[in-house]
Amino acid sequence: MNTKQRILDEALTLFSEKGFANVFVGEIAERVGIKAPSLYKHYKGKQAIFDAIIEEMHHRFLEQARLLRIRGDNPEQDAEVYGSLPEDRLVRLGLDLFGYELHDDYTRRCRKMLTIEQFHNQDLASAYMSHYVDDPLLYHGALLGTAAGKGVLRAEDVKVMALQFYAPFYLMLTVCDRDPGREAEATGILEKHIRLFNKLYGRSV
Amino acid sequence: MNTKQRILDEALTLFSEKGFANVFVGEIAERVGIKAPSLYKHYKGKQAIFDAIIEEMHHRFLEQARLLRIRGDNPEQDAEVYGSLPEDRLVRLGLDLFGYELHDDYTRRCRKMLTIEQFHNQDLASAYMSHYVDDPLLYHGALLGTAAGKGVLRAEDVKVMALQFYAPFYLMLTVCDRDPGREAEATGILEKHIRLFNKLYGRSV
DNA sequence: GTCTATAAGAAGATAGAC
DNA sequence: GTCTATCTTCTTATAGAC
Repeated sequence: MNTKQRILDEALTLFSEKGFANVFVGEIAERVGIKAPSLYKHYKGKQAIFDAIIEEMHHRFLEQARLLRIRGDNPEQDAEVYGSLPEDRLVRLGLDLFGYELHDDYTRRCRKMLTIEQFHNQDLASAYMSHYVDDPLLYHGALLGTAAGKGVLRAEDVKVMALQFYAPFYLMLTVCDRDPGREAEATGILEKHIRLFNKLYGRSV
Repeated sequence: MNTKQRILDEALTLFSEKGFANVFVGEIAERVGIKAPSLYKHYKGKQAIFDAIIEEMHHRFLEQARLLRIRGDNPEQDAEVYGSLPEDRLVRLGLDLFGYELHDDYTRRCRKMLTIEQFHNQDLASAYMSHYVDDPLLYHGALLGTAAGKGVLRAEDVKVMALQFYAPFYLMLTVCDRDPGREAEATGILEKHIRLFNKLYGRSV
């Protein structure tokens, strides 16, 4: 990894732990293994580093949204894909996504940084909301809606179901971000949540 | 309100909007209507102001926890109170608590400040977790457990039910903190959530 | 591209008059 | 208790040699 990229990497780590205002340029430089003035050959200043991080994050989030097939080029085709998923995979999907969000280093650091900085900048607040609330609700809404079968549920109910399915993941994610020692507890209760949810909303609706 | 208290009040507002590091002593003083040096007659420094805010918050949170009858002196008596609640009140309880959390000025500012500062200080992270995750889960667990009747559900299920009931409130609270314009949407979907939850878990279990 | 030296400025805190 | 003036420290950023 080149110096320019390493600066972004170390800065993201520091920003996610202490927040933008509490990180000093010299601190970033030290972790990269250079002196502060050298850093200015790569970026115009501290703000420019932050902006570069946010830009990269936007790209990655967009990429991820595409992988989830939300906001893809062809929503109708996406719906067919959801419908073809075996029901069992739906059960595991939640825990897999949870594990990814929790363990992927880049994702985890971005989420913590957004949590700290979201009130400074409307753009960051929107990014947080899209990625951790609205996109997942759309995604699970599409999955649940298609899995339950057309016409079985009203459109409104799909939104409520998506909220009921996803919100526990969101809550336990915030728990584990603050106290990683509670991950086992989190996955345990989320497993029960998924099973109970499936029992209540099973095909017998 | 005396000057000493007004300092805390204005400081809390600023800390909740910008975070501790981005608020300057002169800024707090200006809002109070004095000059920065005068402020040092009331508090030793910026950190002392923050500490005083946190101390007051802890007191209020403890008070609130008592009102919720969680961690009261007599858990057995509390359980009886829960059991005597008409089922209809359970339905409204959620929306009332949601409205309180959202509209009470002190609560809202504390929550936003904790959100920003939680990763700097383990004590703040714990306060956030207790007040916005663990206490509500205990509270709703006790309510739901008692309402469902002794022996009808296993103890584990009560924890999952509490999570499924409360998590949507938590998620929509974070939404409204970032974008107050979405409050109508939030209360709308939470109403549906409560009705659907009651239908699924109704006494016919 | 990296360094040392240093400028420039911001912000917390104090001194001492009133 | 409040003010003006000032000190001190910390941090960003630049200059210029290598």
